[in-house]
Amino acid sequence: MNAFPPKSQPNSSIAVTQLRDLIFSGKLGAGTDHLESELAQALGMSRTPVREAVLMLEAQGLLEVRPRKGVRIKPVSPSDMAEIYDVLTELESLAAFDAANKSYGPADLAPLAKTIDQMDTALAADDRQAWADADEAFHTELVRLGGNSRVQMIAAMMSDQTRRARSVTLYMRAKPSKSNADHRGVLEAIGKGDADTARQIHSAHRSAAKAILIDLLETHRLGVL
Amino acid sequence: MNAFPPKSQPNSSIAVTQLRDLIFSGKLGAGTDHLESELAQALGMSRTPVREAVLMLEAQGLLEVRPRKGVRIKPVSPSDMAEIYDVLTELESLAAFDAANKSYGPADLAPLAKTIDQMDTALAADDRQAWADADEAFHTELVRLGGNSRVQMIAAMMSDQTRRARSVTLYMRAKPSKSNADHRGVLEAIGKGDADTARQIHSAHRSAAKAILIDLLETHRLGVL
DNA sequence: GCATAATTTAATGTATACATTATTTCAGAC
DNA sequence: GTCTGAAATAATGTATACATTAAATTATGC
Repeated sequence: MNAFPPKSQPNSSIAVTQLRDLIFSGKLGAGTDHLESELAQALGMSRTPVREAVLMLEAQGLLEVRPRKGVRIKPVSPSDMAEIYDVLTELESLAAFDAANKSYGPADLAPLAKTIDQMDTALAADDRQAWADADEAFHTELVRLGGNSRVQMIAAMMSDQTRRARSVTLYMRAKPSKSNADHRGVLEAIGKGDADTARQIHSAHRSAAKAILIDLLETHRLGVL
Repeated sequence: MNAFPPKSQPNSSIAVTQLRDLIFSGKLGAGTDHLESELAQALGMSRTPVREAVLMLEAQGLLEVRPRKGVRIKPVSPSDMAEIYDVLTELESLAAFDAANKSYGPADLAPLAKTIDQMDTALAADDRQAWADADEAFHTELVRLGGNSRVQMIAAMMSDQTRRARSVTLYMRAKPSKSNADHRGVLEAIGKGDADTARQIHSAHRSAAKAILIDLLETHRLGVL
């Protein structure tokens, strides 16, 4: 019996994690091609687990395998961003609606409230990365409170696809001060059990975020990220 | 040199198709476990492409691999069905909304109209399978008209997860005559460019379908399908 | 010199042998 | 007789060798 958990992660899982990091950090750039053997060497394992990881990431929409061209890191165009934000708007709004119908008490909603406070703090300190982290935490927690596991999975998948683009645009947009008011509104509506209001505020919030982001991408001619 | 197109599909793709068929037909029953080597032998290929196929199907939520237990065909419980129908309600309603904003002409909407006619015909002939096929065609075409590729992908995935359950309940429910009226309403609203109405009718349509199905599952004590 | 076809090449796709590990079984002591 | 632990077992996880195939290159004919 080991003191430390003896369960060593399979290499294919490690490959998934590492490839995700490489993609999100931009070390594997959007639109770039990479051979399976290169990736395998970079990760210090054979092609087999890398290939399995690649298949999983392809299913999640982060890359695609093209028969003799290598695996291509999928770029995200403004129209892709529009698609993704539309999906997120619908499903997160559903989550807000569902959450409001669950009779959550203040203790249940504390984690959600905390992310809002963190956004305030980050905004005051003008720490954009901390703001973005807290914002993502808000959306993740909201979807969790909705209680629909498929919504959670899909939202995470869509969020992953926008991660690079959000990094790039994070310092380009105006200081995001309105978001917090929206978030508080959603939290309050959920606390009061007002499902329609929660849904409506969140839907408007996401639509606005979409408009800002798309505008930013077009203004700066960011065709693919 | 073959007379038939020499481009033979990769075995892993064939495996995906065949495993899907086996799952949908019930030959691989819900909740049953199967060894990779058994599946490989059944499909007449080695473990490698089968394993790849299994990973893809796991990403699509049709099965799960459990380290030393085999691959398990995922059962779908009533609460799973509720989750799935909620997602479909949101995303298909978005598709109806988007479709209505696209200024489609009668020619563009002809395929959608055709599925409604087919449902009428099937209903008159009391052919439930034909009715179900046309119904699925309606939803698929609606989502296609919405033009959001991610919505299409997710809707197909969710639909696949309900396929077995729909087969089982197809002959249990009352004759589904109201559906066609809803479908016509959606078609008409899209044709008129009335996006809010299209969305609202479709949303109500899906909610009703969900209620009927869940009730059916609970009445007949169908815990998992 | 250009177009066409054959050859080479380099990548993915597949099979198979082997490694790893959780489970099960069996042996032995209390 | 039961509990403990070690060995056997049987499955997935991984590496590697090989097959297949599309693309690139070279050769050859006109």
